[in-house]
Amino acid sequence: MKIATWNVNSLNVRLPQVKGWLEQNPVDVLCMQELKLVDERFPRQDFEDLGYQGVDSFGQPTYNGVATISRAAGRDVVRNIPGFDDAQSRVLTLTVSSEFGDLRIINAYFVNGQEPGSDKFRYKLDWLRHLHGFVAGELRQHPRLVLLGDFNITADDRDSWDPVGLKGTIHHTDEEREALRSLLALGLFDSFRQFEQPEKTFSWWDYRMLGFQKNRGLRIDYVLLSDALRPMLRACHIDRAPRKLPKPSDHAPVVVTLEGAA
DNA sequence: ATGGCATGCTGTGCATGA
Repeated sequence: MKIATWNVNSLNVRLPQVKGWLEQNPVDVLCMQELKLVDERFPRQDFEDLGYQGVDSFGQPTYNGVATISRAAGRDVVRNIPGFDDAQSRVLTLTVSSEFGDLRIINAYFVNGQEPGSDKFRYKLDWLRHLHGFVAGELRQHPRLVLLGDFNITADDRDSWDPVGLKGTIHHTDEEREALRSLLALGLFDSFRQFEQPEKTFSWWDYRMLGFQKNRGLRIDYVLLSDALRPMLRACHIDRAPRKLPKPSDHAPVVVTLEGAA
């Protein structure tokens, strides 16, 4: 079973690339972020035609928006974080069936935060606190859980092209990293780091300054798995190929492979 | 030191991203 996350930076613009990628990479579940699309305009039929009967989107105009597509319909869908009043569409949670039982999948577009000390940064930390509470509750009910998406946080210095120059700037602050550590402390682990990975492997590159060509990037897209899924994890990799296409998303997809008995 | 690029909107520059 393969599960992927990809910040597509406008599904309107990127739909042909997403479809092309799915044809080459027929994953079982694809979680997308930054749709920049309302649900009424979600291209459901395009995904159904590719064999995805489960199509759940949680969009809004212009900004944010997340969607999860899967082979069979998702169940017990939750939009955003219950009890946290939020005008922005950032979290979509649902259950899918798998060969090792039900999987709870939390697809999240974490707040960017813009700049430490700003209102947006305070919103980011507040949002992270509430996400922590939500994930804790979900884990109690669903031992097999996946938390994935665009985290907008570098977990540590290995995840940044310039950890010294960017120390303390957005995506690199102690507060953000502490919030990520506290999510992991709930009983999750970073699937990417379970395998030997080339140094300077990133999932996002700035459109400006030839960021991709110079590999000036960040690893900010993650697939976290609950401890119960550790025996099933076979691979995790970041697919840079779509970033090389004309008019790419600034993010690359992250793919995990799970196998094995229940 | 700065801006650099991309997207959406009812716009014709601005807000946002990371």
